[in-house]
Amino acid sequence: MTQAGKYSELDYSRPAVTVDLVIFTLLDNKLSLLLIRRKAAPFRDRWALPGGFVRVGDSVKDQGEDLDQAAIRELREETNLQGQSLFLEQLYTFGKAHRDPRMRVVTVAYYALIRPDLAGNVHAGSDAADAGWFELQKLGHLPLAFDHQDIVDLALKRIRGKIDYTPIAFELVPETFTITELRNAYEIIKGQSYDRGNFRRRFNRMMADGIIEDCAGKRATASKPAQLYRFVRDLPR
Amino acid sequence: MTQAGKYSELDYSRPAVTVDLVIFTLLDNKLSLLLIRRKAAPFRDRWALPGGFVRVGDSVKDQGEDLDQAAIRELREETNLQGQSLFLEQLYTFGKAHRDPRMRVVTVAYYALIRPDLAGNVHAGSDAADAGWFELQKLGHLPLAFDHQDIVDLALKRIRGKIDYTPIAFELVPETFTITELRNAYEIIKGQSYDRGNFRRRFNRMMADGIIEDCAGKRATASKPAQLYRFVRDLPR
DNA sequence: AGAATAGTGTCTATCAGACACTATGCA
DNA sequence: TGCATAGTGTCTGATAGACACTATTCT
Repeated sequence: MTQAGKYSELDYSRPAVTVDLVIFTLLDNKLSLLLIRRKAAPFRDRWALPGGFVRVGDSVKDQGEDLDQAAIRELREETNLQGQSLFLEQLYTFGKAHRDPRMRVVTVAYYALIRPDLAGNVHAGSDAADAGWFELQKLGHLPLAFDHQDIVDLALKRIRGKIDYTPIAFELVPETFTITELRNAYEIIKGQSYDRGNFRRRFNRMMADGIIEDCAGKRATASKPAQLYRFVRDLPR
Repeated sequence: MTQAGKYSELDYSRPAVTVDLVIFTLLDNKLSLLLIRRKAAPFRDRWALPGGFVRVGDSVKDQGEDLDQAAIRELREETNLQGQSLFLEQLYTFGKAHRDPRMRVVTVAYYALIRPDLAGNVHAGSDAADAGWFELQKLGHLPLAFDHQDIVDLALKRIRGKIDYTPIAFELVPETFTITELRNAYEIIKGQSYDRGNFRRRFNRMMADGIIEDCAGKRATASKPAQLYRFVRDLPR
């Protein structure tokens, strides 16, 4: 049987489709993610990834919302961030049978990166008993609902890989940042330390490429103030 | 509304969920992919990616097959390869509203790589009017059904990226291969040429790492025969 | 012998890792 | 003045690109 075949809408039972979000931020120089506490069975009172059903229209004319729309809707709801442009990408689709004991649920997982200066707006959603940021390091002792630990593991693997060849680190520092702040973001995500001098060289190459530009002002520190820079989002082609 | 919320199975209408496959092989030194011709509307007689519905059980005890199972089932059906171990990975999930005019369909796309010596077993599936390999280069003039061109584009982008840091090229050469054959695979996928000498160095490093091992026998060519090698699948850790 | 392909060696530019050194502002 | 952090310079090893050269087999 292939998709090319004839089928009616009733020939096959359908799975429920949800989106789940792995929302990262840097809190107190720790990689953290947003979890909500479940109010209902199964896994009642367990911590889980925020997410929800994809809205599917019930007619040919209205087929509902796109997957990406569903994800960003959930993201804005959970983080209480409405206007800002947010970093959100599809991660992977988890669809093993029995991953939800009640019924067949296929979930399209997304991951998001929230700048630390915006992470303060989290509120418990209407269906969540509670919500909050959790350090990834301390998650080991906290059993998550469903297969959400697998989703978190994959998301971490993804951003660790992607940070080497895409500019996602800029999504985890303020609008204007110092070299040290950016290096901290790299170190936290990768879980390793980078030589200050060598990182500076890398930074300078990015400036030469136009990815980063100088910025008026300095960041006050305990000693010598540091130059501020800005990420150039719209690179001229 | 979040997943943590209370919901009954009937509260929400559900999308149909399918898997679609981008099946690559090397044919006559050209990157090719498997397409089937649709027998039914919509897009009747158009070429499309092979795929099909995910089997979803209708009870709590039987929730049906895993997504990956559905994908490999389709792959084996379409390629007529039953025993062999095949390379298959999830690509991306396409779920825009109205991507199928009849109803809401979310498709989980996978991509597969078939060794050229196994590519001959393709047969037209029961629901397909026809099936065959198409050179990717010549696809430009062939309009595909649904959003399948987007899926193909993304799959190509994925393997082009992945070939640089994973050993997927070995999935597109015979069990034993020469350096030149492997280099050809790289060149075809990346769409660029590699210096013979430099590629050999890279090859030698892979041998030093134990990824590739020497193999008895030579491949006859128009002139000097070439050494054969084998990909070491199970690297000792 | 000549063609064709396999196989080797070398020079250079780039970049990362390691590490030492200088400069500047704050307490 | 001393400390902490910003900022700079240098050496080395690994790797990629360009390219020249040698070796072997077939016709």
